[in-house]
Amino acid sequence: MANAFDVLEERGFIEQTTHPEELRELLGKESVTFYVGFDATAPSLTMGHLIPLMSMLHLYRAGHRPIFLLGGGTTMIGDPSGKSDMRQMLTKEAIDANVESFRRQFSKFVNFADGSAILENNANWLLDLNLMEFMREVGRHFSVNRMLTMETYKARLESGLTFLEFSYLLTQSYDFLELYRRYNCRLQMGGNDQWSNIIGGYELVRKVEGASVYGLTLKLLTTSAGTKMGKTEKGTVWLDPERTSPYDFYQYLRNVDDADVELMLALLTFLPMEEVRRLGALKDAEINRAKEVLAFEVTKFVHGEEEAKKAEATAKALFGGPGVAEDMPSTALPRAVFAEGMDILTLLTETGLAASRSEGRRLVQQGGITLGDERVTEIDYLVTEAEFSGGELVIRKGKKVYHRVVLQ
RNA sequence: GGAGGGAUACCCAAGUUGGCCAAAGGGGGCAGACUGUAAAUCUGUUGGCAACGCCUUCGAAGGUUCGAAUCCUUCUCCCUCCA
Repeated sequence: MANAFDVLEERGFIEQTTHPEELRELLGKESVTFYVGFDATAPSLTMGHLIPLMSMLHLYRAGHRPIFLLGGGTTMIGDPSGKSDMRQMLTKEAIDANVESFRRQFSKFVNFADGSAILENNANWLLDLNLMEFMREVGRHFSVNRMLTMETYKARLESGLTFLEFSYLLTQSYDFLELYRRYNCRLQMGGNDQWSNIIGGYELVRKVEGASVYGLTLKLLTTSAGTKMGKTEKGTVWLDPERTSPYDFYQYLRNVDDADVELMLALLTFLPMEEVRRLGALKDAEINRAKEVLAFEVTKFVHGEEEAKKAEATAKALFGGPGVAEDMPSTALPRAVFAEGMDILTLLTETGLAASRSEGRRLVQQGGITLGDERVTEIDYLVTEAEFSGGELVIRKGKKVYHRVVLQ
């Protein structure tokens, strides 16, 4: 079997590591326990979380033992990395709820029952720490002088940094120490923005325990343009189907930049690299084929094969020609209201395609709304029952947003 | 505790001799054209509504005024320096 380190490297996961040679050797000769921490700042995992998840699964498949560390404790502080402002403090209740939903979501991908993978929560050891003991054991190993030179803090020195956030590094570093002691955890992985936090833990374990542990950072899911992927402005792409429907999830991937397809196939699917490279090499319109594979594979992984097929069928029906597909967002409205006719603006707000009547008005005026095959040009256009076929009517907003109105 | 500076729309950021401010500019978003459901580019748009007008908005609450993002008072939060 290929060395797991090589697998991660070939697929483009690795950004930086401490002692790459040693780590590779270690992963090649024994089963290693490793961990990735997840801050519980949101109520659902996002597409961005797939990178660490996939990297963990690659190692898992190679026989190593992953620890999914939920940040029930560290989230009480909030990681200042990459943040220009103070993080909003979450209530204990909110954090617990987030941790719980992460737990459920991870359980869909990994079986924690047989001990081959571990789900932990750092609230278990951070919440009851004694400050003085903690400072004497952990605090003394951290040089403030050095911390102040770290990118994370340097940026914040301008805008303000409280001790609360400054201390984040210590708590995350302590996690590594705790996991080393409890599970003989030897490796911490995380997004590249976690480099300084990871180094913090790595140095702490080496100093306190004199043990050889390692750190590795993963590529962040960004577009070639540099913006964070899976966290669109419009809203985050969530793994929770209630927040981002499987269809929207599929579409997000279906529409990635040409330049990003190959990398995303490598990072987000288990397809063999030969296949990834073949698909990534497709040119011009052909590369759409690669995007279809990407969208299907990842949707299947996250939402299951059935949902992936539905999303794919819906997309093909919509973009391949006229057609109404099952798996399209829809709104049911009573048949009676269309006897008199419903004005287009009301219909747009009812279906959620427009947040307000003003927005709907703009959409219509700019030619962005299509009913069936007819573009709507009048803002006071009345939609009547006659326009429905088979009790259904498809409204299209722009080129890609479809919504189905069903009479009931 | 003392002195000073700041808080503007999704984000950044103008505006503070009171009216011409629903509030410049940039980013982002949305829509149109072009395309391959891509990128880049160009154009329009981006508080709400019964819409050539009306209503709500410039940290919060009051006040002055015919009229306030702009002036006054109190409060909240943030930053810098001092202790």
